[in-house]
Formats: sequence, C-alpha cells, structure tokens
Amino acid sequence: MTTRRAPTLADVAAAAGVSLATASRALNGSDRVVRAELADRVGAAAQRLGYMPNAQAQAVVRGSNDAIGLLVNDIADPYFSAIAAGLAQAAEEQNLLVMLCNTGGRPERELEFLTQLRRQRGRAIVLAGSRTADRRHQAAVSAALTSYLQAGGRVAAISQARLPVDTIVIDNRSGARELAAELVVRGYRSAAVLDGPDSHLTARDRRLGFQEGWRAAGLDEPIRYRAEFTRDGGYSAMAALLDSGPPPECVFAVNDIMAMGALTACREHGLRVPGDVALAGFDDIGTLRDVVPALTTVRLPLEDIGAAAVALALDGENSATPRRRRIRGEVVLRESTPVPRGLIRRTDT
Amino acid sequence: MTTRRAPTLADVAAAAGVSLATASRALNGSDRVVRAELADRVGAAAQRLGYMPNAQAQAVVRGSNDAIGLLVNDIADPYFSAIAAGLAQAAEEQNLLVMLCNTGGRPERELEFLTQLRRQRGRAIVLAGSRTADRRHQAAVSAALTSYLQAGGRVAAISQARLPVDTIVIDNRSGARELAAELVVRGYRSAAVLDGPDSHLTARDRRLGFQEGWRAAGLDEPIRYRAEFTRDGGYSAMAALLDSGPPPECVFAVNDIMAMGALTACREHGLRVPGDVALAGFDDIGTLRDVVPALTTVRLPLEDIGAAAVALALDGENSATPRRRRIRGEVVLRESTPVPRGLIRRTDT
DNA sequence: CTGAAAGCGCTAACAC
DNA sequence: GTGTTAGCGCTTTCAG
Repeated sequence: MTTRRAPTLADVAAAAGVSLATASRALNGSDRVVRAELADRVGAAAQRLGYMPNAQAQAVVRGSNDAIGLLVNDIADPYFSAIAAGLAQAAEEQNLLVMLCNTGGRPERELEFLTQLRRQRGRAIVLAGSRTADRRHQAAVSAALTSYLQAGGRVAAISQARLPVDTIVIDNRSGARELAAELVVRGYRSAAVLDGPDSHLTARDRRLGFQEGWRAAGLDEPIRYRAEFTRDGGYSAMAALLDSGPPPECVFAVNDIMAMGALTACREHGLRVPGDVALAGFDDIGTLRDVVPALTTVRLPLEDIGAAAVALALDGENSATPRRRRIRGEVVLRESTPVPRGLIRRTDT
Repeated sequence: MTTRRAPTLADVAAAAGVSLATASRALNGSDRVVRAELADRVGAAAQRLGYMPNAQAQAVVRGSNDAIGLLVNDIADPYFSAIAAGLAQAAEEQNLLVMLCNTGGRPERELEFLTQLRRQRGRAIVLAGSRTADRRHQAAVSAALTSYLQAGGRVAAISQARLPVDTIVIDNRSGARELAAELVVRGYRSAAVLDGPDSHLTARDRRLGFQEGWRAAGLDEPIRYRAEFTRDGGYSAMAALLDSGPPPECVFAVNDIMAMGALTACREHGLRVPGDVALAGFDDIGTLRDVVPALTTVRLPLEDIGAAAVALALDGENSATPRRRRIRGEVVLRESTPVPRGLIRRTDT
C-alpha cells in the first residue's frame, strides 16, 4: 500500500494552476469571492488529489481549534455518558469536535487532562467530573482554571458551584429535599440514607437535602450509612443497615446505581421492596427504567445539562464573576415507594 | 479579567535569554541535550509566564496530532460507553487524546465525522458504530477509509469484518449459537428471537447464530420478531409475540436492552419470567446486573474490546490485507433461563 | 552544547 | 478578483 504524503493546499493550487491564496479562498469560504470557473477548477483538483485541509495548520493560524474538551469521571457511568451525549449533540451543532477525557476520578489525571486540553487550544472546556471536596485538589484545579480563563480560555462546569467558572448547578439538595417531602406526604415516617464518601460533594448535597426535608416534617433525623458512590457501595451500605437491626420504613440511596445495589442487598436479606422497606434513588438512569419495582427517584435532564454546558461555555464573555445556571431535578414517584401498608395518612388535593 | 494573548515559546526564550531552539529543546525532550543551567532557566521562565505549548503548532510541524478518533453510534448506550471507557484508558496510556464522534446512527454524519477526524491528522481512527447493511452507505464508508489508509491513516473497526480495515471482530454469531446450545442443554425446546432491523448487522449475526444453534439440535426454527434494536423495540416485539398466541418456552432478545423491554412486556401481559417464559439477552450490560430475574446473556468484554481496537490501530504497519482479531463472548446462564418446569431432560457432566 | 534559519500547511493583509 | 508575501508557533537541520 503506497503511503504517499497527504496533499497540501499548495499541491491543489499547483494542480489547479492558481495561487495558494486563491485555492485557500475557494476551498474555505472567505469574505473574498473567487470567480466561479477558478473555484471549480480548485474544487476539482482538490477532489482529484483527495485533499483534506490540515485542521492543525488552520488552527495555528486562526489561533483556535474547532473543538471542545470534556472531562468526565467515568464515561461508562450512565450519568456521565448521558451528559456526554447531550454535549456531543450540542457540539455537533456548533461544528465542534469533542475531546473526551476520562479521569476515573484520579485528581492528578484531572489536572493533567486540563493542561492537555489547554494545549489543544480548543474553544472551551467542560468539566463534568470534578466533584470532590478535597481542598488541596480543588485549589489546584481552581488555580489551573483561573489561569486558563485569564489566558482567554472558556470553561463551564457541571454540578457544584465550587469552581471559579461558569457553572450549570444541579440542584441536588433541593431535589433530595423535595423527594423527602413527597415521601413524607406518602406517609413515610422513618428513613435512612445510603450516602457516598464524605469527600463526594454530590452525595453530600443529596444527603443534606434529604435530611432537611425529613427534619422539616418534624421527623427523626434519617440514619446515615456511608459507602462508595457506586453499585457496590449501595449494596454494602444497605447490607450494613440491614445487619444493624430492623430497617426504617424507607431508604434513600444518593444515586440510582447505589439503589440498585441496595435492592439486591435487600433481596439477599429476604426483605421485599417495597413490601418490607421502600427505596428511592436519584438521577433516573434510563437503562434502569424496566427494573421492578420501578424506582422512585429524582429525574435529572442529563442530556440537556450537557447541551446547556456547551452553551454556557461558548456564549458569554468572560466575566469577572462566574455565571451560574441552576437546573432542578424532578421527583418521580414510582412503585418502590408506595403508600405504606395500604394506609393513607394524609392526602393532597 | 485581562485576556492577554497566550505566551509563546519565543516569549519564554526571550525571558530566559536563550534562543528559540534551546527553549524548544529544554521544554520538550529532544535528542539534543541542554545544559542543566539553561534548562532550568527556561523551565523557570515557562513556569513564570504560564507557558503552554501549542499542540496545534507542534502537530503541524510533526505531521501528526497526538489524538485518536472514536466514532460511536450513541455514547449514551452502555454498549458504546463501555467500549469508549476501555478505549480512553488505552489512549491515555499512549498519551493520546480521544476525539469523540457521536453519529446517532446517521450515515451522512458518519462520513462527515470521518473527514473531520481526517483533517485533525490524529494517529488513528476507531470505528465502533458502523453496523448497517446498507450497501450504498457501506461503499461510501469503505471508499473514505481506503483513501484515508492510502494517505497513511490508521484505522480499526469494531464488530463486523465488513470494512477494508483492521477490525476487532466480535463473534456475535458463535456467541448466540453457543447460547442456543446451552439453552437446549438446559431443556428448552421451542424458542423465538426478538431481532433488530434487517439492516442491522449485529442483530442479524446474533439471530443467525441463535437459529443455527437451535437447528443444530434438530429443533424447530425459532420464530422471529423484528423491531428496533432498542429497549422499545424489545418491548414491542415481545408484545407482538405475546399477542399472537401462546409463547414459546424461551425468548432470545438480540441485546440486553431489548431483553429489558421484553421483560416489561411480559409483565404487562401477566406472564412471569422465567415461570411462564424464559428470556435471554446479549452483551451483559453491567448496569443491569441487579435486575430480577438475573438475565442470561452472552458477556462481551467491552472495555477490552475498546482497548484492543487502540492497539490494533496503532501497532501494525498498513498491510494490504486487513487484519482481523476475533473476540468471543461468553455465555452466562442465569435465573432468567432456569431448567424449565423442574424437569431435567439431560444433564451435562 | 547553542543559535540562526529554514520550513510545516495554512490564512490574511497588502498589492496589483 | 487574484497573486505575493508575511506571518502563526513550533521543530529541526545545519553551522558554529
């Protein structure tokens, strides 16, 4: 297989018998207009040679690459892949390529990817992964972002408003609070929360919100079980809960995946959900919509969030004070949290 | 916020009082060695100015960008996001950025993304999305790829060996065949398959394999229900099946997501799985591992596949005849296909 | 070991 | 309209 060097604009220009400038103008729209005949000749030559503009070269001279960077914790996690899908869609509409960075939650990698994306001179960076409460790391990320912003970079973050950049703030706290309120309305009086690690901001906000909602009803503080923010975390937290005595009326796992693990733990302990204990999650992961019992949760418009992040990063001018765009979840009551024991303690209109 | 222009190598060189060349050599390893003192000075200057090498400029002069392109049908689909995760991991090990293209199954977009990736002059392109049987489109993609290869491009495809490029061939057919065989061993004697659209190669291979396995046992050809390759497709195909009379002993959905839809359809029709009808899927999507009944399926090492694609694309020289690396699935028998009705028709050792 | 200078492929003034 | 010619930011000969 002959591996000949890719044809350049100069080759095309020569083949078409025009100048470099004309070829450039013909192939990529410029304000200057090229006579139709020449344009055709250039187009034909380009076609014939299989010419492909070198995006890198264009980026160098234009000063920016038509790409947008995306940083996620784990692209295999349905939460992030849904965000990525929405972001990809929006990027495509702007004719931007997506540069995907999978941090796997490793703080050092996060920083490294950030500089890698910076070197790429893309049009913006969207951070969908940074949700740790670790101070050192957060300071480092903040510093990196600030320096990037000062150099004219554009950034948007998704989730917490912890970073000094424009942010799509997901209102985890109020979502969980409303969920708790709804559960109280349904008649639940005791609860536990399956929480993530202390350093996990999203988990924390959801737990806090749920506790608030519960307390607001004058009920006892939900017991808290800490574990990983994963399926296995949900499983072990629920197992711990069940081992420690009779379960509360309902259990809130801070995300759907944990709730799935919890579900299995219940089953293995011989408890029926919702018969013996009700269960709720957070996120409303689409892949899970067929599980039985259908999981009560807080739906997040993940794809919209991804798209909104692109818009936020791209549109505004760099203002001194970061903008915040708040997105709320919607409580979705389903079978996993029915009105308990056939008893209606209270009815809303 | 002051938006000053990003510092260049020249700025650093000047600040350090050395030549451009020396600064370049000091900052990026070259074979040439720079005296420690100068190197330090350059490093310090770079640090102080917040210098970031311009990856585009480097790419122009080096002739290639440290990135790898990934084309998927739908990143929100757990099948593809698992592949993407594996690929991202492998890319990271090679210090390559991932450029993600979400085709959404739109053939035109596939072609457009391909040229967009080509312009980026990345090190390779991995195609994980192209699985249509449409001749015109396939010819177009083949042509584009061939031209890319001739220009020195590197490509690897995942799934079918339909394209003239190195590919990770997923042995859908034999996986489904083995699944069928195992089900026969368990004692099943009649089956249906919930198939995807005719144009969907993966669906076709799986259906074909299953039918082969079934026929090999001398049993009646499984009835076939065609629908979309999605959860809703599985739902409607199963609904159609159930509406058309008593169900067979077991049903094979050509992927796990369809199986989930089918599960719900059964439930809504008052049929228990596996009590009234057994059910199997394909892929072994991790997010689904807690569903009840646990789904019998064929496990695909999706992350490994993503990583293998990177290796395949990167390592080999462009050979005239595309290489094929075959990856097989592993049948995983679970609760959704128990030995039927307590009856053991046959036992393996 | 260091620096001057010639590109890499392309765009954008600036002339004609 | 079209062509000439500077660059863009960087790497890499090629001389010292």
